[in-house]
Amino acid sequence: MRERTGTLSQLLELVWALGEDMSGALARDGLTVSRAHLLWELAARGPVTQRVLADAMNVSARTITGLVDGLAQTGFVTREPHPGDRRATLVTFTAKGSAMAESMVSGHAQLAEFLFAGMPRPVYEAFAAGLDHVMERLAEAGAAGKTEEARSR
Amino acid sequence: MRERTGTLSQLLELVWALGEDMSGALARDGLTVSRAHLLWELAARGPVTQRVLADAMNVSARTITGLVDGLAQTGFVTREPHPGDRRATLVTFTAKGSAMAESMVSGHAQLAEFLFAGMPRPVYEAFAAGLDHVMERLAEAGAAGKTEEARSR
DNA sequence: CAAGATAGTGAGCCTCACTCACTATGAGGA
DNA sequence: TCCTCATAGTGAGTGAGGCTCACTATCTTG
Repeated sequence: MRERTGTLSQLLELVWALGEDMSGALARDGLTVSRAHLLWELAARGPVTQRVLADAMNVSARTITGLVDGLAQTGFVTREPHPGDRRATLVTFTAKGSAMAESMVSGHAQLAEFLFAGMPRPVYEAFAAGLDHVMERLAEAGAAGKTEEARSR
Repeated sequence: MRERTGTLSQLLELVWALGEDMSGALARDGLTVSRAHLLWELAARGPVTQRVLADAMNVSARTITGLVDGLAQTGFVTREPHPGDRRATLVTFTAKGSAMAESMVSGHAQLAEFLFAGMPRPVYEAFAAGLDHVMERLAEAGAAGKTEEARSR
């Protein structure tokens, strides 16, 4: 039986490899991870204010301003006036932006197919169950984590 | 059966959650992910030159200079002269640094225990196998991706 | 010994986070 | 109505972590 620490290491390796793969692919499209994340959220919500994006992405309003600046300059989104609230702007896809969002969605699906292709059904099922388990444990740790400072000392 | 795209999403969620957890824990110790990574590599290799760290971490030499600056300033490492090559410096743990490295190792083991605790043996085995599978597929994609990238330039 | 490789760093640039201070606007209560 | 407080967004400034390019000091090798 493989050691648990080894499995965790492998999981972390996967985290890294996945990150590399994604940021590489995004860079080819002239995007960064954060900007892609914004497009992703935007695709899921339709035109929204920057405030909404900030909350969705768990990031400060100022950071959204910067990301939208970049995405607007590279032609993925535009800022449109909010009808009924002159303080707010609606972040809106350009044609290029929505094409990119669609391609991200299909890329996601293709990556999933590719990664799990040829994985025996029972292994897949257990893998998914294992993910559930780990996520749950992690959520617990997060909740308890505030008192759990002792672990790292 | 869960959809593959859903499982991929969950995997990405896990990536994110794991990253949050780790960077939070590290911040409590006055470290960042990159600096901790450097300490980790240093622990695995003993005193080495910055060049070696740059290669190990897949990062430019300049970046290592910055990370070592930070770690030296916060008292985790020192720069020692290399006996036999006066161009080079040996990055070396302070007492604080090696204590931290040890605590990172044991923290890693404890986290592994915690995450997999209560996972039925067969699920664990399949989970590990699934990780293998995904890593392999990703490696393939990476290998193929590089040629693709080269072509598009 | 002259040439070329290598180790490290200064300078300068980018992205992505943050906070703080500020403007403009919206909304609600007296 | 008008005054107050809340909210949306941005300018300014900071810090970490990447990068390249140019440069010094030092090996290494022909």
